[in-house]
Amino acid sequence: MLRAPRASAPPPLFDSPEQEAYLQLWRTYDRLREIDERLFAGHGITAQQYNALRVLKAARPGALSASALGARLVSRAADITRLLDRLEQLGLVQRQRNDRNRRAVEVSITPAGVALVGRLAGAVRRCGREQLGHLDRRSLRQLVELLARARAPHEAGGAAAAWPVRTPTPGRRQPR
Amino acid sequence: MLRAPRASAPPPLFDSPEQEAYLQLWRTYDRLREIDERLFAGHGITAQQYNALRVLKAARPGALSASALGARLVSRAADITRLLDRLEQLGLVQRQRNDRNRRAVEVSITPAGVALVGRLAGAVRRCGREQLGHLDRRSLRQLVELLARARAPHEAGGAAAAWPVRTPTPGRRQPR
DNA sequence: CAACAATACTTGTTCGAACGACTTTCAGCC
DNA sequence: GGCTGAAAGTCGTTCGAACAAGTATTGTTG
Repeated sequence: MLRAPRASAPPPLFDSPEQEAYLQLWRTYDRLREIDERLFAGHGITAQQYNALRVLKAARPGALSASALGARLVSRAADITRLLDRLEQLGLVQRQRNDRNRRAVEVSITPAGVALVGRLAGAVRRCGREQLGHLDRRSLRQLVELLARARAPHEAGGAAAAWPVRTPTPGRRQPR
Repeated sequence: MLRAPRASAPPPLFDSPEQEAYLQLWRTYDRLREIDERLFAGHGITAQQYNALRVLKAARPGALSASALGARLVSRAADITRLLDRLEQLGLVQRQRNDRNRRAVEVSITPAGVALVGRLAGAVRRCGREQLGHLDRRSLRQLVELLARARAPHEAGGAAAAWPVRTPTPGRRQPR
């Protein structure tokens, strides 16, 4: 028992280091999520919906097809249709069939949507500080880097095309 | 522009370092979750349900009150009642009213539940390796440590009584 | 160019999460 | 010892997530 680092090691609570890390990740996400879901709930939307609005706002004045939007969301959203249904009913986004490809639906944020995101901006920033403001920049960067490495093999298309997907600069690519 | 670390910094995708860290956390959780939810779905349960079974198995041969179980789950579960309903219907746990406190319900895992957890043990370990096996031990520990610091202020009762709650060793405390 | 396959959504349905209202039971207090 | 308030679960209901099946449109190919 060399140098006995601590008085009696605790019994193993986790089956493996990998499982421990995953459960800690889950737990941490759960605790932090509670904070910002509370914020958004106060404004009648969910974190995922806010996220969609954020992406659409960044795409302004362009629009995104539903599937392109889905690919840019933080959390994989099967069922973007319904997510858009709700945002549309709230008047925050609008849908329009693409005339060159009538299967596709072009989604864009409405002025009301932009206004909502704007109204929330301050609260969102405060929320972030409440969630993680106690960590210094270096720790934050370290955390981000470790997280990116953790999920790299699980991003579609391998580590290269890792999320976040960068908006393909609508207009720079030749329009086919 | 001192030493220009990289060719042209990308435009700011996040509002703040805190938000970036949180979104990366969310994303990483989402990617990893998909893997183990797939595993559990193949056996007719959810990750949260498996978690409850794991906790109950660790409490054997004792039982836990529903709320005590809830406090030990990774993800805060409002509505443990229904979670237990489902596990009970599957024959994996059993409920019994506590006679000394007839408000409380004592929950324990059944042999079938123990058997299921046992049957899943290998797959769960493999799952963990698939999720995070590409990280070396040092990175894993670093990640765990950062995550713990990240959520410490958000654990009920402050950083001291941080999750994971240790089973209070049923029997050591004097029985009131 | 007709047939078949792939794309891009939409719809149906089932399930779990979340929030609140509602019992039952206990604990403390005049 | 009845009252009040808290504790511990249960139940109702609404909402979003997940999966599967269906529809419309387009691309492809013999």
